[in-house]
Amino acid sequence: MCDYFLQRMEGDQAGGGDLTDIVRAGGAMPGNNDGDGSNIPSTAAEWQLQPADQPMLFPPPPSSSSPGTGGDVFGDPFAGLGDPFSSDYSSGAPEFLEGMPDAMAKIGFEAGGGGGVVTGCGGGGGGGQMFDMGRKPLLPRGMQMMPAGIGGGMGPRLMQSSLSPIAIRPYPAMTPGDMVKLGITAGQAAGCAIDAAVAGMQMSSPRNNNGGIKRRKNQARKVVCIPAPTTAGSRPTGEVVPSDLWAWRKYGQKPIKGSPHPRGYYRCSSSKGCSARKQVERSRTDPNMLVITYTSEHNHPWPTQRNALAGSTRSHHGKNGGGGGSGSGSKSSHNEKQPQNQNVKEERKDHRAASATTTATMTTSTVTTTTSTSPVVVKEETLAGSSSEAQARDHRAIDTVAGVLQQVDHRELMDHVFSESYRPMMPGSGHHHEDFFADFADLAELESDPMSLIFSKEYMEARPSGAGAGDHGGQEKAVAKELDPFDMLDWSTTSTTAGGTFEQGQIERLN
DNA sequence: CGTCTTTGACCCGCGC
DNA sequence: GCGCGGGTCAAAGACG
Repeated sequence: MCDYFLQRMEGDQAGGGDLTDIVRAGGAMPGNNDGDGSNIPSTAAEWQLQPADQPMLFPPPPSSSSPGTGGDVFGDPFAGLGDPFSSDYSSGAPEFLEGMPDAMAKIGFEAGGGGGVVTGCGGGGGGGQMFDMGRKPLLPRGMQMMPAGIGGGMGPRLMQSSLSPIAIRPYPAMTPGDMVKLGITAGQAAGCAIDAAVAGMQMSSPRNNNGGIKRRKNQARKVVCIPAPTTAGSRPTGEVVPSDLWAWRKYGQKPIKGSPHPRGYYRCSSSKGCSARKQVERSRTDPNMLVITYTSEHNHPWPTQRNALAGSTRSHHGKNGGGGGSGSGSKSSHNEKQPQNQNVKEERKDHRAASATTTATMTTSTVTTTTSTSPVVVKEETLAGSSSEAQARDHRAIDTVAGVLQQVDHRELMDHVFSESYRPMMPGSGHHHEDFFADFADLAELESDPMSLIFSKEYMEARPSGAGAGDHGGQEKAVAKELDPFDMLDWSTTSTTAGGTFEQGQIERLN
């Protein structure tokens, strides 16, 4: 069940929708559900807010946004999607998903046989291969990443609620076969939604001017649930925090009462003075899920690669165990905290790939372009009015669906999710673009195999043989061409997205 | 040298 | 007022 769930919860959770809404997906979906697996709205109008029984899917992003002005609060991983609650989804709707599907198609990425779109998960009618080499998206421009086969594939409506009209970014339904193809360990319950709810109700404690901590209960936060890696190839005990374009520095870790897993505290180190923070913890109900809570917002438009990469190489050749001996690590080199350490390091390690991926895909896509099969729950909310009662109710509500969510395990895909979606909106200024491309060049030097920047090892392996998986060295050039952002993306038309417009000339400088 | 993680201590808000 | 729990600070050491 590929489910990307996005929920934006505003105001008092208790007074509004129920957390059950978070997981409502599948089933009655707007748009095409014509059996070919492409359950895609055919027009922007179909992306208007849907009634409660027809959750809106993949709302396109607002036509414009800028960092720190609402579009990128928290460094919102899904900032590009805009406010799901916003009623204005008519503008520029088809643009937001453009790019990656085609890119993946050219790379020969095959994620599954369903639906015909990116993930192809589920898909009521099957429909064969998701991507054909060099083939244009099967779906209307910008819609190719739409949840294929939602409402089919997995059969029953996995999660549904008839409560408030919420915005859900669905995760395309996924068949077991798809999971196999992706090397996914199916059958793992998510259960992170509970934590999301809990985390969302917790308080942040920004310091006030007196040096004390002034907690703001009504501070908006965004909770993201993602699967933690569990399959072979992942660190057996390690956690992986999905990377994003920002650089995060861990500044604290605390055991959380009631949870066997500590919570890590990170602040943005992409820019000095940035108040963006995030908390990462494993779900207490499902250790395979990570709950990431974003608070505050980035006060800078974009983390330069130089900044983001600062210190990031540490993990690459570090000692076995990922720096468990650093600092006071001597006390914890072999204790339970090591995984956390690995987790952090892995995240940093992934910055490059994430950044490069983002670069390649520019601003054209969103989280949905990741073909991710991971269940992701995003909850953005303000915390005013949270009550223990509401918490309890939320727990119950989420409990009902926790067992339904399936977890997939492909961290890199999540990396891509975040690299794609967790990108700050780039103002129209070309300056950022230039930096972007310059940094991309730097990244190209860092990685001998650009493909590895885009797709994880697992996904490379999952690629069809014809795609040249495992072609390294001499194939770099060919691969580079495949990754040619201009080639990968459908730049036949200027893509104007929330992040701005890219002109062809800018792209060509890459070549 | 700059940046990182680790971790104990400190501070604060909240509930009782 | 007190204790609890959570969030942050800052020193120490590691890494490239």
